[in-house]
Amino acid sequence: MGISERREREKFERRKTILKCARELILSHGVQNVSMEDIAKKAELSKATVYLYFSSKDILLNEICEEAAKNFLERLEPFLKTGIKGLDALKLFWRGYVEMFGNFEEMIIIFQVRNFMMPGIPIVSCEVQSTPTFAYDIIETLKKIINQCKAEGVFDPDLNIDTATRLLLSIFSIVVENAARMPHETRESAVIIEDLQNVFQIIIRGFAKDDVDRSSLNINS
Amino acid sequence: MGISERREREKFERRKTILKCARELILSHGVQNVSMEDIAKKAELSKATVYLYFSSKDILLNEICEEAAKNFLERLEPFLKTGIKGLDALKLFWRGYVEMFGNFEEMIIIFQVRNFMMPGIPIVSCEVQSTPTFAYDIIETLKKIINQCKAEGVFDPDLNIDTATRLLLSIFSIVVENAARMPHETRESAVIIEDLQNVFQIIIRGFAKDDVDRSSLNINS
Amino acid sequence: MGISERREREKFERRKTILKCARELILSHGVQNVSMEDIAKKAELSKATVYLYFSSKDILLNEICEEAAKNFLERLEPFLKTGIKGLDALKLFWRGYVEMFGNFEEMIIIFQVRNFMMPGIPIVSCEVQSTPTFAYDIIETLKKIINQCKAEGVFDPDLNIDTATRLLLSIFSIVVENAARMPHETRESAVIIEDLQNVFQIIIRGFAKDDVDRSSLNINS
Amino acid sequence: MGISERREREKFERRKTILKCARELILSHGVQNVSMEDIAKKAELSKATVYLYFSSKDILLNEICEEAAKNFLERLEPFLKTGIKGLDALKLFWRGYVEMFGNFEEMIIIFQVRNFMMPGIPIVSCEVQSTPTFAYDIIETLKKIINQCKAEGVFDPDLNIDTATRLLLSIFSIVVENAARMPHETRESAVIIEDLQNVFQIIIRGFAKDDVDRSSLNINS
DNA sequence: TATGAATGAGTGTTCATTCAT
DNA sequence: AATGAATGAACACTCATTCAT
Repeated sequence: MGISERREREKFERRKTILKCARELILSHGVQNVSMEDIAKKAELSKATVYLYFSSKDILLNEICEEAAKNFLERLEPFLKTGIKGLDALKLFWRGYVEMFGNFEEMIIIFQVRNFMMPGIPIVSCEVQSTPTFAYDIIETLKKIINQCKAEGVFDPDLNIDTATRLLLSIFSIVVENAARMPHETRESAVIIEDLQNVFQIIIRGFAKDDVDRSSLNINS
Repeated sequence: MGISERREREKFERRKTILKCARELILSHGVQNVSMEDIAKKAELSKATVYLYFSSKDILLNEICEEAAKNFLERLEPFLKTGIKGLDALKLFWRGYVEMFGNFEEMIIIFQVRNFMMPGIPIVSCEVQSTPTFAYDIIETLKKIINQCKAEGVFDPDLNIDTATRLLLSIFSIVVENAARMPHETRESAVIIEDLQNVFQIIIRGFAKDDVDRSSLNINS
Repeated sequence: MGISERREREKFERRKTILKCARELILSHGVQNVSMEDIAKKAELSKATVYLYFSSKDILLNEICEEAAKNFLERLEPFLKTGIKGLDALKLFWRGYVEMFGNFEEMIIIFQVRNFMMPGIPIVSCEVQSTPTFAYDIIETLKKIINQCKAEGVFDPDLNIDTATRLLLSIFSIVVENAARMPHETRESAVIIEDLQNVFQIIIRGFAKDDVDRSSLNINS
Repeated sequence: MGISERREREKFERRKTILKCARELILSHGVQNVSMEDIAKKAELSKATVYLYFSSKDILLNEICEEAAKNFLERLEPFLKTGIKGLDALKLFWRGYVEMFGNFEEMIIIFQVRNFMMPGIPIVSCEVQSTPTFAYDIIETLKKIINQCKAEGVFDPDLNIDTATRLLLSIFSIVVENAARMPHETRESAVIIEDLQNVFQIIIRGFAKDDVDRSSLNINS
């Protein structure tokens, strides 16, 4: 069983390798320019071998997205469960971007790939998503956080939660796509990060209740 | 010379026809799904003739963007020159989307095509754009307006203009790309427009000076 | 217009060339072993060029069949219109195979390609064919001839026409497929032709009315 | 040695399992749509293991044919040895199809697979088969039966035995291929069976001696 | 000037076969 | 003996671009 275990592990590793290579190619060249051939070559495998692990390109891309969304939420959840305030949760959500390089990439992956795969469907649809996809949990989590902020009297009680969620996620998306357009090395430059923080700050203020103390909205505290 | 003049005019007309056809196809099918073949067919020309006017697909797409940006600004400018207030100018800028179908389309073109063509370059770069492109003038105009809002005491004096411009334009972009993903007919539905207004309202509040009267920020007045 | 005429003709010629090359490859290697690449290579064209003339492999194959069926019937029809006896018409039908090299190949094409394209549908279905295909006219013609033989008192009045048609056409088919399996050169050997005649003779006898004079059924007269 | 015996037996069993699985897949999906992968999966073995027992797909398919032919003849032989009349033997031969589901399948296997494997070689060649294959014995048996019919004065003394054999086997083949093209469930429908009988009846009449009493040729007695 | 015709370089996908363990 | 893993060679099909006329 030691052998079969190792086999299992190796197989798992190879899956991961393929996913990783695909991710990297997507991150550095953009989804549109990545072919199965490219992925195989980068993973030092034949195309047929890649198909052994992922029965179609769509399935591979989907898996990359699912994984990215899962990772993102998994890193976020422990914090959310400690009874923190809504605004702090939102900061964490956002800082998933700003501070953790990994999560930043997760989001590039999520949005870029999704937009590539389903060009006919907006990321954050006006209607309720019928088929829960990888993006679904992220949306739900974000909604909860925003709702909490409202309940805690920090956000405008008239704030439409759906609109707010869409807006925030859209900004995430565009920020991420912009970042994805930069040369790979400069993505984490201080300028970008400062910029991101400014953006986040502005949105928070836009969401805020009229009479809330502005200093309490400061995300750098 | 009358002949050569007519020739010149005809040539110009054909250029315009091609651009128009390309635009329409992009608007109804999405950039990704439009081939040179399609454009030529729609323009009732041969592919080779299209190449006579545009030496590559990239150049054609680029021209479409330039033109869209020019149109957008041309419609905006007359209003800006009448000495209106910054906030109203901003509303106009935004409402270019919401109210004028034409401009809405301009923006779909601008952002969709641009993102398709240059996935490696962010729409609104942090650094100053070295080569002034079609987006450049739009950015400059927007900057001026935001600056004016600051000068008039409506926006936070600490507001980083570059950040604000980028943010606003990014939202424009994502909003537009989402709209472009919807079926052509439903793009101007009331739901979308209401949503757009909510989003705009939130951003304006986010930009606002601390003590400014909230009702004065209302974009529906 | 001389130019455009020539162009039209050239285009038509190229179409014909492709069809001819495809036909030859099918005849010498079997449908299963002929790829678009092969056809293109044989026609000294690129694959893309072949797709310029035939938008899919299915369409190309279908056209080959249609053409073959049309050719077959066109050669047959003049004879049928001269008021010949049913049995003589049947002989002609059959001899389309035996005597005219061209028609022999037509039939190889018809049956081989058809079986390849629609492996789920028997050539001669029990039910009435709903969508009239290239084979349809051949079947109808054959039915008429057999019916005439019955009316002329040569064939058994109890003979089920559908069964008879199916049988005859099936034999055609298998004979043809067998021939297609032989080396290209030996297809028209005397042995084969004699064999074909024997087969035909046997079937005719099988169809015959009980008391009809056997010598009148002789197909070699 | 008990062990090695058991090993031998197990090996034999596995061979049989593979062949059985392949057969079933061919019968229900058609040869063209059955891959080594499918066979291995159905046999609950790995592809590599299948290759251990059959060094190539061709060899596996060939063995399936050989086995089918053997089975067919084995079921037929006991009847042939009881001194029955030639015509009855022929009926049995044919009814192997019509009445015994098993044999019907054997023939589907034999002809379908064979035609798939050797599209370049006719089932019933004009020349004597140099390498005696699985079809060889069937042909020989059929020849004997037809010869007996001639000897018994039922068939035309001028009937060319080779031709007759070829014809009969060809009809078998096409009938079978047509049946194989139908949905698995409807293969034994009354319509088909009646049709088969009609066909057989016609051929028998075609083979018959001129003056033989027609009622004696009736296959339904 | 205008174009019909041609194509090279891809794209995702499949499958019989091999090989190290 | 058994197998998981790997692959080369194909396949149908697409599209931006070029070129002779």
